[in-house]
Amino acid sequence: MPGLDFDPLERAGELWEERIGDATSMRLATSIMRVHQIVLARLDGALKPFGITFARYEVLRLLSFSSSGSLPLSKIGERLMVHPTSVTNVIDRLVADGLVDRNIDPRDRRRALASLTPAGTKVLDAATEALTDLDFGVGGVSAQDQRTIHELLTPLRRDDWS
Amino acid sequence: MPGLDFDPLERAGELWEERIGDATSMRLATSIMRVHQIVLARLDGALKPFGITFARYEVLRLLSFSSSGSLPLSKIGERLMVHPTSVTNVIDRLVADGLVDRNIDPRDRRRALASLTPAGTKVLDAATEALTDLDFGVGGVSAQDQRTIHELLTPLRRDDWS
DNA sequence: CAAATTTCAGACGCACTGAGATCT
DNA sequence: CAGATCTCAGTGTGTCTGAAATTT
Repeated sequence: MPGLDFDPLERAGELWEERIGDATSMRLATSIMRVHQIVLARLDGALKPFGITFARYEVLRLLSFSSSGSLPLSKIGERLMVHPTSVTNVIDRLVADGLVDRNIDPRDRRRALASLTPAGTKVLDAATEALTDLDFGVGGVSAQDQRTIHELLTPLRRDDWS
Repeated sequence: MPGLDFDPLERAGELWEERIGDATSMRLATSIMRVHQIVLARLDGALKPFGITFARYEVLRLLSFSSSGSLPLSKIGERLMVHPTSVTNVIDRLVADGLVDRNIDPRDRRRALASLTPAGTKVLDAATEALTDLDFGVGGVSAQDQRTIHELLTPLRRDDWS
């Protein structure tokens, strides 16, 4: 599967330093791009048998975590950092697949409330087991290093909350 | 811009640990997804004035680094880990914008060779300056931590080369 | 002939813009 | 009325599958 006999990112970093200058930030940015692609492919691959993507899995999980069992779409977008039209799109598909119900909030009829169906709960539980079995695609790194990377990455998400 | 007054990923991690179990790998995977989204938006935003995306920038940069000045499309896909049809797609757009030339390799007429045009070189140089000025979108992290994250992430890319 | 390289047609997921509908 | 919430139509980008054309 490799095709290459060297780390292409390392090679790019060396050439960058020869011709342009410090390659530290370029290396990290490119690293993030590639790792994202690899991990997402693993997650989506593991979820394929359940007919969902990782983006949809995150919505199901968020709904299962909500205390009332349902959430307005705007809340979902806020929490998952997803564009309003994308939320509508994802919920549309989950409703079409029978995993989620969509109802108008009787207390504020501008709002649409999404909630898990029994089928959605079943898919969520099975998908969660598949993802944990896969170590969420990051098992190639030790648990300690997983924590370290997560902590060091946190400043890059700093604009997400107050 | 925040909208939230807490780190949504931290909240998800706490709920996960309450209801499911160890959240280490889930935290890292989700972290990678969100950081990728943020960094890519910054890079694409900085490149927008030049009419290119980060994916196209990577192709221009790779061509500028090649010793002969041109590369067969298959080589580009190999190095950047991009699907053959995606390479054709990206090169199509770069050719349409006058940044890249596409020619048949006279020594193996199955191959298509891509090379930078003078306009492509100009855009590449200006784009490189914009990206370095932006610290490739990862300036929120110290240079030392940037190196640490990159090194710790490397095992996840291990299948990319021999 | 088998294998490599590229292209093409079509589908999909997701992000975004801009506009509009509905309700508070 | 202004503002909030959601939907709809359309665009852009990149990914992928499956098939075909060309050349070695």
